[in-house]
Amino acid sequence: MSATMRDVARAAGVSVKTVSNVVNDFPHVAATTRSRVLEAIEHLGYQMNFSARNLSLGRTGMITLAVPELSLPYFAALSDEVIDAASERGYTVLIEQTGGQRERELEVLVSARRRMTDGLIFSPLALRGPDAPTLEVEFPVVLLGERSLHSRVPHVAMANVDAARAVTEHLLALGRRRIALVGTFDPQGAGAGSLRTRGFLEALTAAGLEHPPALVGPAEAWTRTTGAEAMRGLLDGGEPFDAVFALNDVLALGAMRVLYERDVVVPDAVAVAGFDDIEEGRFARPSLTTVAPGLPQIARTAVELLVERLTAEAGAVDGPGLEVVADFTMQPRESTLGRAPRPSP
Amino acid sequence: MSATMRDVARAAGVSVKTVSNVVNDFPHVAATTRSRVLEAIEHLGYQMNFSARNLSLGRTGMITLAVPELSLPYFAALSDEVIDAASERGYTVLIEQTGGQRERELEVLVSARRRMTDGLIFSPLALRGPDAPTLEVEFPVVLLGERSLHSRVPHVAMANVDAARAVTEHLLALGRRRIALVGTFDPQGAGAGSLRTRGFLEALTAAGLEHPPALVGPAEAWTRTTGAEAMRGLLDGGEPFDAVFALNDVLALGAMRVLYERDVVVPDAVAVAGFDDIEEGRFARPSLTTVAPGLPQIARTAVELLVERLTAEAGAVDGPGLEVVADFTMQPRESTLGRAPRPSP
DNA sequence: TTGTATGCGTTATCAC
DNA sequence: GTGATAACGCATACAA
Repeated sequence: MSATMRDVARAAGVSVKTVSNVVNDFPHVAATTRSRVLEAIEHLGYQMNFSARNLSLGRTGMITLAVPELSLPYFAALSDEVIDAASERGYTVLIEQTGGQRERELEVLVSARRRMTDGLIFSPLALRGPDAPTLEVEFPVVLLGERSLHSRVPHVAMANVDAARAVTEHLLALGRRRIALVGTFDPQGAGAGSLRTRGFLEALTAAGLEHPPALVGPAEAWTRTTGAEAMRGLLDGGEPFDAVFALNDVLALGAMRVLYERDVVVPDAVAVAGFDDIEEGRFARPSLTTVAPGLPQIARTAVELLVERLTAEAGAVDGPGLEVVADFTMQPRESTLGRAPRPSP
Repeated sequence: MSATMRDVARAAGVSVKTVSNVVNDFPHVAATTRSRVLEAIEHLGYQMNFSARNLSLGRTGMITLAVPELSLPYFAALSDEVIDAASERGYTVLIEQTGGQRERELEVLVSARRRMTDGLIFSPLALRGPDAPTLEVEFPVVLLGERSLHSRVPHVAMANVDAARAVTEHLLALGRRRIALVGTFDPQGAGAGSLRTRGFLEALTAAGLEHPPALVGPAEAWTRTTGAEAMRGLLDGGEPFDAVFALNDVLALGAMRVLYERDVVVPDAVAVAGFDDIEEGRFARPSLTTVAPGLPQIARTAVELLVERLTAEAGAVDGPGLEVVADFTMQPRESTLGRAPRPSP
């Protein structure tokens, strides 16, 4: 089929080793030899066989990124950043979608597909504490998420609690006192939702407020659609509220849509805040107050940590449960502040 | 390191070939032998080495999907669908981002990374007619886009012209007569933008209308930000218009945001329509009228065509420039129809 | 600086 | 049904 190194070697009148040296930019190759080889490569249209190289090297130069779903803007943006960061370091990214289902998340760790890559950046959604041992695999893994899940796997976390508290404090500072929560209410859990809920409750408590159970709009999956459903439930429930904290931006956008449909003015009647700072929120009407969890930092750090482990001497000991927490930034916008005053005509 | 087939063979007291047979579910293996091998596999925690298998098989079971950018909702949704469709057929997808830059699009065709996969699904943005020969590569390619670009490469296209005409007719049917275009105005070109522009102009011509050059809001890249800029330009230009056709949804959403900021009511003063039917548009305020290009069909067809070529007998002749055009569906919503009447309280 | 020989782990061929 | 053995194409000691 396609030309091999041997063909090139033959054509250039050198050995395979020399061709290999040229292809891999080894320093000690005579200029004339090099050019002769390059010429043969050009002439034959030689392309390296990566399967052979990978087999010989014992590595593939690929890493897996496992996310719930690419259609969710946050994970699309995450993938974008991870791909670029990995590319800069010479790695190629293979994306696996889990749908946020526990079964498929567990599957990622043992799947045939996973074995085609050198390591894994994993953003689990449904995995719980008891699943932690499953993460103790023999290939390098970097987790995106909370320490609680995994004892010894390095991970890059958001400041979920602090950021959620900041958002809630922002709502409180605006005088809102009855803040509904949109998303799963589970302050005891280990996932991002639970942590954000804890930050939310902490802020309320610090302000001397209680959170009425009726002010929860539950949403199993975090999508615009479930956010909308949750908001319908809240409005139909009759328990009054003057603000909404949605556990992420798409939930918030779904909720805002329903508020619009029900003629509830944002932020006058109800202020809305989300979490993630997806670009969509900046263009929403009203633009969405949210908190930026430091996505670029998260993506780059995750890639760095993984590559570090991939290139580490085989004997290198795993650092004990390294944790990196990204910096967050509040992004107050119209959905809580109201519309900027227009210059009068 | 990890156990190999030979280790398993030794442990089970059989030959490597037998292990291979078991692993690959070959029919002619004695039940007792099979279970013995499986036990050894379990015991040793054997995992197949894919680089070795790929080398031996001469294929990798991976395909490349090259898109401009995952952060753009349309391409995120496309990737989502392609990954799932490929997965169903036993293929893994490796995503390449081109940024819509010609350089990087050309690079995709020859990059080292590409050589790790068996084929390519390519959604080019900047490639032009003269680049067509570059697409004549020796590995299977399926293009997402227009025939014009490529003479002989199979491709899956949208009904860009027809769909754009339908959207424009929708605006005309609502009585709009001065329709601004947001996006690149280039009716002569070969890309999706040009085709949509042609459909747009066709509808206008059929209605006996001309399109004033001033009613173009140019946007090189198709993003919310450039859509917003384009709309600012249109409004500042002073040429009055009562509708906007944006060449895609994110452009439309960016434009709608600026209309809001400038107190131009949609659709009362200006109706807005887009193209792509991204989910975001359904939740926008007002919800965005658009046209659905048949994304699932496009993704599945592309994967099917590629897999077909990958599995075809080596001798099989390439069908001459096969073209599949997906079905489109108008999605009229609030941004042109106005808000559905609310039941009075 | 360059060549030779061997191994990487799997599949395929063909006997048995 | 199962086993020995030769590819697959490249990298890499080690030798020259």
